[in-house]
Amino acid sequence: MPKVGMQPIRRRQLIQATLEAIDEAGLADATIARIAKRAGVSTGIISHYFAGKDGLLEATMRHVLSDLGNAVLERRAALGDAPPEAHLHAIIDGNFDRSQTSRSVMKTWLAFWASSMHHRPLQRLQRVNDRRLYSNLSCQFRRVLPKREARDAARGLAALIDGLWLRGALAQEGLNVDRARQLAYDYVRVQLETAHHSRTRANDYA
Amino acid sequence: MPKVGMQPIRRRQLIQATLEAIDEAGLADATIARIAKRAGVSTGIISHYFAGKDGLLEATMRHVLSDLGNAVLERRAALGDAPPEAHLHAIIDGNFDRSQTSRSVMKTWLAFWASSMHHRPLQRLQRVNDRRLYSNLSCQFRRVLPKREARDAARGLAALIDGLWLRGALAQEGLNVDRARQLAYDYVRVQLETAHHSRTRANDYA
DNA sequence: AATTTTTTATTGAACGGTCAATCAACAAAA
DNA sequence: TTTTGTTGATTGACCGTTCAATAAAAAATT
Repeated sequence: MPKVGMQPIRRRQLIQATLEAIDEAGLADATIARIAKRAGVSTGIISHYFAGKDGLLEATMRHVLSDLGNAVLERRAALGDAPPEAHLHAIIDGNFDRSQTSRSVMKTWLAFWASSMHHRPLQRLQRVNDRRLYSNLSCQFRRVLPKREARDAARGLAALIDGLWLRGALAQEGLNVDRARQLAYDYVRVQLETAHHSRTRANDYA
Repeated sequence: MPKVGMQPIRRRQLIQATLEAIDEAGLADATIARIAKRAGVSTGIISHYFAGKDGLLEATMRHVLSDLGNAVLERRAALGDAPPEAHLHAIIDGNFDRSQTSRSVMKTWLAFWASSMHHRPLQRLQRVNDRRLYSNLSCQFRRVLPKREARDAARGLAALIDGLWLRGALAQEGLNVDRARQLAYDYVRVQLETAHHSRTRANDYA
């Protein structure tokens, strides 16, 4: 069985097994024995490819984070300089992409959030992600709103997205993706309408 | 030192020490040794008053949850049959009460959220709380909005509150309570304005 | 082509450490 | 004397890591 070039294969297997183990038993009981068993390998392999359990957990978070980044980027790539609304919808859709709304990934995110409070490497990853979402949203709102309003709109939408996501993860019935996206769209629409009213009113005064 | 009637005193001490321990080291490293040390008692006391660590954690969550319930109830008690907007503001204010926005409590909430995914007793508590928030919001919106719109407004506001809260817990700079409340107020205003527009438009058609 | 050697992949038992729970013993108040 | 409160060493279970041993493929050598 042993061949050359196993590293990328085993890494993928183990990350996938980690997601499944966290889904099954939670981060606290996602022992390396459980993860290794799920991946069909021995416990030693984990230290061999990830230099310990922490390395595997960090790699798992990086993987999920990378999927999220790609989900957003793919949707925005085709848009070019489309209106802000289109970009905002793309960001929303990316955040509710299939890769981010499976049971195992949502549970893993939640576990990592809690864990990142006391684990520096995870904290760094999580904050980069948070800022990226806020920054992307803020940028788009800025194209039609004054600085202050754009920042508040971005803060609100970021919180709404994370909140919908959180409640979806916790809810018995899971996350209703279509409904969540619609609520986020509505928030965007209202914020942009506000911008339009301001401009209309400004014109009235002119 | 040993006297009679120590139970309520020790229970309060230990719950407080648990919050501090979770703030300090996270739920994973909030060992009974650490908690006991913080409370200035021996480890045996925990099993004596809470029948084990799980009992203490559940009691801690109940305590935080009870504080939240009281924070909301106190604010709403004085309102009577005030307009929906006042009640909605009271619910928002209660959720951002001082008892819920300290570092230790926010960290504890986050840890319990993650933990409740795999721990039935905590799951039950968390779901009761989630439903109560949604139900309270839905009820108030229903006074001025049709069923469907009221439910969506409640879902959106609940998510926004939890999201603001979550991002506040994760952010380096902590939660800006005033700003969070303002964003939630804005959401309420928009939802209620929508209702007003509908009625206005309906009158126009009449 | 047949062989030895080296490299890469993998195993799983053994080890050191940590944790929650237990309980015999003790102390002070009732 | 009985009850209530408290201690902390002990125990048993479990976890992550390590590492000597093994096996197969690749490379080097004959």
